[in-house]
Amino acid sequence: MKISEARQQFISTWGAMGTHRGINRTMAQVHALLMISPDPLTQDDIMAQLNISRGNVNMNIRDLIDWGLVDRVLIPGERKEYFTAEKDIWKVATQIIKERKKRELDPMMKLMDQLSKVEGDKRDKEVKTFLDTINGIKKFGAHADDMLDVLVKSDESWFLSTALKLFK
Amino acid sequence: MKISEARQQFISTWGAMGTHRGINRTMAQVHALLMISPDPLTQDDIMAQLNISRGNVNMNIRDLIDWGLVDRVLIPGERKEYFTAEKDIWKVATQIIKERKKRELDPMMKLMDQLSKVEGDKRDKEVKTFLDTINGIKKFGAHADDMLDVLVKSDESWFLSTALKLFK
DNA sequence: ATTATTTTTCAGTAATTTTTGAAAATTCGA
DNA sequence: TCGAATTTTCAAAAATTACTGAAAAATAAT
Repeated sequence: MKISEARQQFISTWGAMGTHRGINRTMAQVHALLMISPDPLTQDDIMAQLNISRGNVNMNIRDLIDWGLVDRVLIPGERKEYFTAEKDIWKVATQIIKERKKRELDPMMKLMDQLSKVEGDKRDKEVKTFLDTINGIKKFGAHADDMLDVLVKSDESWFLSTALKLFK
Repeated sequence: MKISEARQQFISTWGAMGTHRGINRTMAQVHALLMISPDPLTQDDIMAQLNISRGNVNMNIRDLIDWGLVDRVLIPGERKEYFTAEKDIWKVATQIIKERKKRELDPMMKLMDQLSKVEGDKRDKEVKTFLDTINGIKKFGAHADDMLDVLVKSDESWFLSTALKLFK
């Protein structure tokens, strides 16, 4: 397989994967393109390579920057802005996890705290089932938090990496 | 907060959360409703409680069954089918993880294996960057696999749960 | 201060995804 | 076997989400 074909395939698959995970196709593709680009790219480069409009590139780049996955790069003597993506996939993953935790897990847990204060008789099975579910989610959330920390740290830890395999 | 309001809130939030994770709103809502329902429900119950059409309920229930999150329940002497969801959130989480691994991670890793066979000179920086990214993802995939196994097993392991906190 | 370049915004349009509802198929009891 | 109850399908409609492109805003050189 030729490099140009392989790159195209990667971008397209990474984009499709994104849609399964609640990320829009173009954003994932821009990210993919930057991950496999040796040098920073301009908005025009991205427009050309992915065949999308200027506005589209601009909006998705901004979102990627908000997610902490892409950085602006200033090249001395150049008027245009350049963009680059973190290429260490571990850092990419941990960054995504941190953001998802902040944007999704934390607010969800806050809601669970509220909902667990629901009034009503626990002998009412509707109330009991509700509380059991809510409290289960709260416990899970706390544990997931621990797991995420481990994942974030585990690329630095050979020991943990090996230890994990023991539990397989 | 009253139980009816709390239930409504839970369903609605679980649905919104679903959309952030690539799951359609209604599917997540049906799942939420079943998780907090003490007894199995019929399609008509779900239609009524969520105010959605019969076809919609039917399709989403089928998807939930495919994901292994909802089961058909036969009630002796009853003509209609009843549905119920696993209420142990750990089992829900591990089931989702298993499915996502099967549907997303495994095919992705297979593709990476293919792409890592790209032809070209590694001294070409375009080729080098591409291969570095692909190989990074392969390594990550293997590690993630281990992590997922740990998560799947960790609810049975007090020891691990405690050990995880050490890495915080 | 003026002008050329580049970035950002956003209303309108396009594409995609989800939902409906009625018809077809299936199931089960009599 | 027939008919009522129930489930499933799917074409059309609705809703949502994403994209375009041109105008406005911002930036920086002269």
